[in-house]
Amino acid sequence: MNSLKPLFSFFQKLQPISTQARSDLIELCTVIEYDKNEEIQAIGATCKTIYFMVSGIGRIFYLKGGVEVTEYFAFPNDLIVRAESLFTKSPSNKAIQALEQSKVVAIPAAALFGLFDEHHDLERLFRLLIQNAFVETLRRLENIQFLTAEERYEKLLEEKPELIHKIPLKHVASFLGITQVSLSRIRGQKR
Amino acid sequence: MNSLKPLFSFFQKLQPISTQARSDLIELCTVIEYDKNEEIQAIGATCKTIYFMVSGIGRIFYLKGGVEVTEYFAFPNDLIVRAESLFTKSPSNKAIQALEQSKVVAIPAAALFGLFDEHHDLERLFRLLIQNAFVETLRRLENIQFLTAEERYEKLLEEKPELIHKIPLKHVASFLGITQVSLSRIRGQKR
DNA sequence: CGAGGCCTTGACCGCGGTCAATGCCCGTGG
DNA sequence: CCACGGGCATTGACCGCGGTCAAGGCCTCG
Repeated sequence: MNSLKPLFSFFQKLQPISTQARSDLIELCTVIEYDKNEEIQAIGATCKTIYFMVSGIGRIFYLKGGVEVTEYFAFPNDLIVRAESLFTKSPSNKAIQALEQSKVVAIPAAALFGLFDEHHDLERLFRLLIQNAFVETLRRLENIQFLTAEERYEKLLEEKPELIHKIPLKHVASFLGITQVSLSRIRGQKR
Repeated sequence: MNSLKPLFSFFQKLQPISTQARSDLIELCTVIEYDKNEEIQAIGATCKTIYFMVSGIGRIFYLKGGVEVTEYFAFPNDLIVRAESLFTKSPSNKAIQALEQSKVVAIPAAALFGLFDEHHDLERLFRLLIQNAFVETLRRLENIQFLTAEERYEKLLEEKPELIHKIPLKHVASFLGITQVSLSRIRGQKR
């Protein structure tokens, strides 16, 4: 499949893998296309699939007292995985959704983990991906814990300005850990 | 060394490793003893060592505007690692400290990563440890973002009651993301 | 016994939350 | 082509959680 190219060259930079590993991995990949706002994974299912964003934007969210809370946004090449479900084999209370018309690579987790026995380099690639996700989560934790809502918004503006323009503000707000209303005020007062 | 026993049987349950891998790993382990309040790693150094708690209690903290913020407590068998420094090879703004008289296993990261080439099972063990740490961090993020200070305290009481009795409340407070003063009020009002 | 660290308590305040009204944009059907 | 309805964003009024500052009690240790 041709849409796999950019993803695999991204992998290659992180951790080169043998051509055999590469083709075994490609075997497992399915490219799926989703419409705007379509659900990729529903709440309640145990996560058994690892996704990568090829094009478009995805998000992971859950319900907290009837209100949607966005936990993560995925841009092209980003891993999308409900880690707490996949790694603990318990049902996830989170859903994955496409925010735009999107292409996504789906890899069945069990089969991928099976490949790790033959292809040491694949396991390493995967370990590095997890490590990066871990580091990013640690950063998010620090920010949420010790910056004000306004500072978090500023930081997001610096680091991912495109995000604010492409994604409905209500999702950005819950990602920042605040309400739509507060975000609107913060944005209002610098104008 | 005999104090390695419980740690290695903990490893064994997570991911069995070959006897060769085991003895190579043991080669790398140094057991170090620290006094109460002694510093294990200072702020500013790039993290090059992976630690495991054998006995006692450790913590990772950093300074935020001159105030200590506790990010993590380590109990026996827990991994202690300043992931954002180790995995990005940049200097850490965090310190590791023993809160009691403690025994710690230190493993030089570069040498350990070197062993991964020969011992696939060791890399897997390590991957699983990272995965678990990742999941725990995700949980912490959710709690901090969407529970009130009081609810977080209740939850901590349920999940790790021993923590509150063994660790100075000022550290518990910053771990919960609140001030000493607020924690004191929360505790006060249920009595 | 005095000094310093830790915890508690009181007074006060501001950030961010809720509720509700209003404005704006866009898709749909008459 | 316009009218209507619904979703999203903004704005105002109000409030409560948790922060800061400061004083006071209680340990422990020299």
